[in-house]
Amino acid sequence: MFVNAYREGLGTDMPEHPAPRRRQARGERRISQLLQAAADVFCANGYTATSTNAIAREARVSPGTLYQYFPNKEAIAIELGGRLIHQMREAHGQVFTPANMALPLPELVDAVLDPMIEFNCSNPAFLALMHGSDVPGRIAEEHDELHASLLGQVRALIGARAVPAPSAEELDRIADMAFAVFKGGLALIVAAPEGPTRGAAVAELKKVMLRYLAPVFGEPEAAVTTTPTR
Amino acid sequence: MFVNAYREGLGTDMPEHPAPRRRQARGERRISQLLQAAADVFCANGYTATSTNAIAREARVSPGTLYQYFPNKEAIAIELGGRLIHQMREAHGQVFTPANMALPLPELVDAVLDPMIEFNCSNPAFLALMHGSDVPGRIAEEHDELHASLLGQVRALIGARAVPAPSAEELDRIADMAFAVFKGGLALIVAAPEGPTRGAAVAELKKVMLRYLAPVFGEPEAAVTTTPTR
DNA sequence: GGATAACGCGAGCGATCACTCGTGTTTGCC
DNA sequence: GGCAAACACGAGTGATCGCTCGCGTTATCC
Repeated sequence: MFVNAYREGLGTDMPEHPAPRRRQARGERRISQLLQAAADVFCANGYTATSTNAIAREARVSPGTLYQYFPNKEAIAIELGGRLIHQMREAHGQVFTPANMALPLPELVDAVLDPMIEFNCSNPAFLALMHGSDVPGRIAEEHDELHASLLGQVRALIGARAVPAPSAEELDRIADMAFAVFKGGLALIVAAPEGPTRGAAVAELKKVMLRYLAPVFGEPEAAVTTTPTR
Repeated sequence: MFVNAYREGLGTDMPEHPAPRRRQARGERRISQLLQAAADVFCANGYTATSTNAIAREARVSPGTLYQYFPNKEAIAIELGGRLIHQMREAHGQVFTPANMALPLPELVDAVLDPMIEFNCSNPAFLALMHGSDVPGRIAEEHDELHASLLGQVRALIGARAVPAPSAEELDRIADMAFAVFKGGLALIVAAPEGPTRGAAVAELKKVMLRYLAPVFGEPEAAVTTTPTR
């Protein structure tokens, strides 16, 4: 979670506690400030096209200061990506609870989609950083893990509720497609301006998910009825 | 369509025919070869992270040769993007025909989706080039035009067939969401390995579209029935 | 208040990249 | 065959970028 990669101890001594680098409160603030700036610039220009000097400039800080907290450009993206992934894990950890798993389908869709949408709307850098083809490999790995974890939970949820129970291959296909379709709709939602437009897009995406999953869940009637706006 | 941006005539004379640059067959072949190489490398590394020397190397050609046909790196991406967009326009021009517009919903989904999927599977550089946040602005503009054009045809199609007729805002929302959901599913399909896996993903995406659009088209029964695999 | 170390700076260094240029080779045309 | 022009080359050039280093400032601990 912290910037542990930056240890100045290149020596062979201190094998146990590797120079614990007491960080002052000011330093922690600078790190957050730099990561926020990096998120903005990465989001606007992508990883490769972003220069470290541009990040420092955005954070109103000199390049030297930036490199006091991060050993290189990649470490900035890794730390930022790590924090975002951690937040995402925390958010979705509270989603797949036994109580939610038993909800009727429309409420279940609300319970699963809303936190994800909320997170991605408040953290646009997440999609920008995870989706680029030029991000450092480490981020791609962590993102793959997160993706697999989310997919597993979706698969478990659908597998537990689907009527009749699908085969393993069918279950994989359904979970993969549900997730992919959600990501497509999410991109539209994030791109929409905040306000009623975005709210309408959210409701529309939920219609898609509901109509797709209702037959899977053995609730064909839900495919036609419209979700009452809460 | 051709590499028109590359005109060596910086002089003030020849206002009409600006140095027509007779190109030999060999040159045309080189251009295609360079664009193919650029497509591969852009696809693998993204636009910014790709060096012109890497494109030349991929095409088994010296950097100087590359710059005989393209004035700069951006022009390579623009020409490649332009050709892909042109192909895409040709493909979808044959999709929204009056005959197809009258098809029953399942066949309509087949007729619209299949060419798009086919094109994107054979030209993975298209998505890579259009979707990146670091592509030159010119490409983004052309892509926006194409996107708006496609969206307009989808909107017209849904507007003509929807029962009961939706309001203008509803129609916009439905067309936007249908397109966004399709793009999400398309990403899954392109990422899937060729063969039965991909075919199953295509069938699954069609289920999503069918179940979403059936109520819009006033065919609620189609939401439940599975599409027979052809 | 003094010692120590974290913090902050910005000019500058080496590497890399987009791009050029001088020269030699191949092709099309008479 | 001979000439002009298109084609091909690859070492080299200026600019940019990631990153460093030396030095001055601020916070913490006794």
